Amino acid sequence: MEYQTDLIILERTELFRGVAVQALREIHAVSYRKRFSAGEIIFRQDDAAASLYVVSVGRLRATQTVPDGQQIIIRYLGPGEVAGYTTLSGAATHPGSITAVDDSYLIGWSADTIKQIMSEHTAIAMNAIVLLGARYREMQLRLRELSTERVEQRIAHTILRLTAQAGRRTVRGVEIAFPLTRQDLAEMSGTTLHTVSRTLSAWEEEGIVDCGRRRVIVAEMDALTLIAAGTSPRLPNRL
Amino acid sequence: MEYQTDLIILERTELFRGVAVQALREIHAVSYRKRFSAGEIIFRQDDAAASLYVVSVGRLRATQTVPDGQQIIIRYLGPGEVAGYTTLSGAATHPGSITAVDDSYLIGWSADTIKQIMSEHTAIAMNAIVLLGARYREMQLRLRELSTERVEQRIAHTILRLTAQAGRRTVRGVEIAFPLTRQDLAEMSGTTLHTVSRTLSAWEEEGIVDCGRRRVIVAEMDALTLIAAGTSPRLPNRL
DNA sequence: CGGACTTTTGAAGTAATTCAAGGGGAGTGG
DNA sequence: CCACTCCCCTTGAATTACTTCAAAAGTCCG
Repeated sequence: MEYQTDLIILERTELFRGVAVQALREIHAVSYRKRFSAGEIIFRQDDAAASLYVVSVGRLRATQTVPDGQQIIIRYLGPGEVAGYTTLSGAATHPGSITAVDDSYLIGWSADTIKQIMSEHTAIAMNAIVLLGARYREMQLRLRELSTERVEQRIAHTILRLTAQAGRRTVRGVEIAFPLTRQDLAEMSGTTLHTVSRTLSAWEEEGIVDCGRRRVIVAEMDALTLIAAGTSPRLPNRL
Repeated sequence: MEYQTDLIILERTELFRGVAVQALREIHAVSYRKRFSAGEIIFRQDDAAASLYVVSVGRLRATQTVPDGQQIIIRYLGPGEVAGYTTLSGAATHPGSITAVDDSYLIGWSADTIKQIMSEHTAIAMNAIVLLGARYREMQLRLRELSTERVEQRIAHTILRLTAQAGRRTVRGVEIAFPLTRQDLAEMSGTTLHTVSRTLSAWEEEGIVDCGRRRVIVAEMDALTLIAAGTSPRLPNRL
């Protein structure tokens, strides 16, 4: 029944949502499947944009690297999300790299195929517009956060976003469902791993979070939301 | 001949590029024209996204404001660019405000009309995808700059981007073709007007720029490019 | 020529980085 | 099962790039 489940998965992705089953069958027929183990690279920054994937199972990380070795995390991608939007929007090369952070199972199309599909199915083009609009807005938000907020707030926002995107209820609180180092959080919040570590330690002290090696559990969502909003009473130099 | 020129203008916009003349005529027929004087507000943050404009003449500024009054500039929009992409991509409200910084002449459509147009003309939907992709990439770039670069570099990048977008050759160098305060540059670079002022003064000292009230002229593009790249020898505490 | 914006510049303050060093945890291989 | 090693994380202390505070000087416009 792999065929059936693939169709169901496609129907639930942000790109193929609402597309007629008949069309999905055609689209599925010209797709290919690919597995990546945790740590494997899907696209490398500046490579030609020759294909597009949707995540079926797993988790990917989109990053950008600067010549001097610094890196920022653009976003994480979970099931149903599109990896390689550049292939849709025409730019010749990938603006960043995409790596698997968990073992992942992707469904892919070549650049030509996906363009062909889009021009034949208006609904898919519309979905692409919605999807790109949402990402653009997400970036505007992050840019604003980075410009106007202090680190503690930014880290709080980053973690809240991650719980919204990949949160898993547990007895101790909401856990971010994939491995995540302090360095990763730093690269998402625009700070250093040291500052992230100090901040998490302070929060742990207050019982707001409960973290371990490559793991973050938010115990007190409300408290974290307050910190993110900047309304939390800031202890002078709490770090 | 206003009708003819409007068609030519539409044909040159990022959204209607490459669309058949017949279709452009229809699109033009359902559009409306609107003038805004410098300082007037086109969209207000959180207003319902009920229309979309393309800039025919003039210059707009897209901003986001935070409750405490701080503001950041998302981008400037010049002739041919789309204001109100949100209306395309389905979100209910505008994520930021758009203001005219010069007297401007816009061509507009209602949300329903533009969606109708898009679904009838695949080429336009494709243009929208290209346009949103480009903006998304621009935002990724700025996010990276803001995370990894120091202020001087960021200000340099901001000014370079502005000259690329709205630069005008003059005898003294490349001038940014619209009024721009130190505060504006600060809101684009993620810093304060004080730091921008100090930085510009230092550059003026070195003959790299030539600025005045609400005006910036880049005399030495190469020098500025070097600073932006971070390869320029940083005088310790040049500010 | 008054008044509202801009811009400049000095001095003080500070949030966060950088530097430095050590302490776990988890897997591996003997 | 223990030792070894590679990461990852933590925490103190020093430093600094930038902001904040403060005040004054231009500059444009009616």
